[in-house]
Amino acid sequence: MSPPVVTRFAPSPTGYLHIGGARTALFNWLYAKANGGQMLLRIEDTDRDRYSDEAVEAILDGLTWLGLDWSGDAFSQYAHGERHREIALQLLAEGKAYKCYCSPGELTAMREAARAEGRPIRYDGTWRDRDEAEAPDGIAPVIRFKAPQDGETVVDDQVQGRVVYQNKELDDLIILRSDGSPTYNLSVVVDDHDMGVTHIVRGVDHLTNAARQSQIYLALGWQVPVMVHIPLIHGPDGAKLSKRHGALGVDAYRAMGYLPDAMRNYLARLGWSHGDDEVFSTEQMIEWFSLDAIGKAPARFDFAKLENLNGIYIRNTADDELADAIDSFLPYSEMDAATVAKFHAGREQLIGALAGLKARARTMIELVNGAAFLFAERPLKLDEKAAGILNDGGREVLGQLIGELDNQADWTTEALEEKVKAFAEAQDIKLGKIAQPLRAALTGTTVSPGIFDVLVVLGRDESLGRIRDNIS
RNA sequence: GCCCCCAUCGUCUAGUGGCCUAGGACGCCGGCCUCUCACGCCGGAAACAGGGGUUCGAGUCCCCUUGGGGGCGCCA
Repeated sequence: MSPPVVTRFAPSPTGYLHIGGARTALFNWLYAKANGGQMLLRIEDTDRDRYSDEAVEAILDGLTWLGLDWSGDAFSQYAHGERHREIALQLLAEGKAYKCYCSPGELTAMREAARAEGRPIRYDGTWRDRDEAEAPDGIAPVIRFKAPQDGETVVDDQVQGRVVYQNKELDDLIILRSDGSPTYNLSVVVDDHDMGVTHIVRGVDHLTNAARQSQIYLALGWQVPVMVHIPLIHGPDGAKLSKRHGALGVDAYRAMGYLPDAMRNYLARLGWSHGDDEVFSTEQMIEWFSLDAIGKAPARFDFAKLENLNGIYIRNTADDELADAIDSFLPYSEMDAATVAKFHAGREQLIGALAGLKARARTMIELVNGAAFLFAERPLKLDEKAAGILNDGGREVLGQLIGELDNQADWTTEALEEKVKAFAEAQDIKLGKIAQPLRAALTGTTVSPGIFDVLVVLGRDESLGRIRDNIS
């Protein structure tokens, strides 16, 4: 029996949770859930210069919104710096690491020279075997890992397959800075080991790190976790999506009106598939998720498809549940406070209109905008097209119709439809010639749910009032 | 420059040597439905990057070319 699966999502707190990170988190979460294991959360905050509390908040908020929960408290890598330092010193004591007295300037010069001469850009190992007695005065050394120079390092990856690196391609990386603080590659190894992580699921941009980290695991005599390097998400231009290159934070997607469930579904389908299945619940996702169904090629983010999926989710959500979703969305929308209050106060009316509104919205923004006519104050502001219809004979039609509606006691869609159609027939005009002016007066626009549904959901008095407002 | 990875419709993908006349989804185009716009339904155009092998048989295996991506920090 294999040990329980432990995965981890390890973002660096340098900004919001971007879409690539969100998918990495999703895959970690899915794999843990699918195998009865748990996902841990670790904040990679060893670089204090780039750390910010707000970023940590944004990341936790983003994960929570997406419905991706983690076990225990968020683990701070920085808080375990002392442990990392001890390991670095242990490696030094064992002769598996050494002090390097090159200054940052020298290293930069080394890189630039290598680049200029077309040589591989690596640390040349100057201090690897040099006597410490030759150390210059006043320079605090860094500690470098003494990486093997011959042979090869194999990353046996669950997605990428067997990837072989010649050890001569990998230089001696710094594990402890001159100020005594540990660097990423060392900290990751120590933490993953200490946290009992069994599977490392992260983006392929870490593939080379996987090789270097494997060498450290080996030097420490620790077992290397199962490696799973998933392809990256690219922007429309085919380049890696990153914070400084087109990637938006998940909070932006929330503000654009995407539902977390739709988001999860869409993200899961980016790089992973289960036959021809496109729309599936989170439960199914967990049941079906497997590493071998993850592709190796990078995927481009496609808003059109996300939008379509989101529309499907909106339509499939029960009305009262959707009203709840609107409530949670409103604070992130651009609706003013007064309108938001009306949405809350008019919840029942909103639910009554949702059936007709749902089919017409692909995002929560569209949904909310579509519902706005419900809470508009008389006299309604008319958009250009609506005004055009009313001015172009619409008012006259309404003027004739109002008498009929005034006498209408049975205010149901069926009865109203019967009434209006009979009126159209009697007047020998097409239903559309009545429906559009009605829609214009009732909603202030030319687009809305079925006009009889609108009459009903608005109610008799409000409907009659809005119509009267637009009779010349 | 060096190392690594990738390559099926515009996009996401199915495909694991014969079931492929290459399937689905989004998008696009046309039609139906119709009080508007949607939804829904029906139909259509649209891809195995190129070249060599291997094999009775290659989208599927191998090699090369081309194209794309990632990495090469006292960042993570």
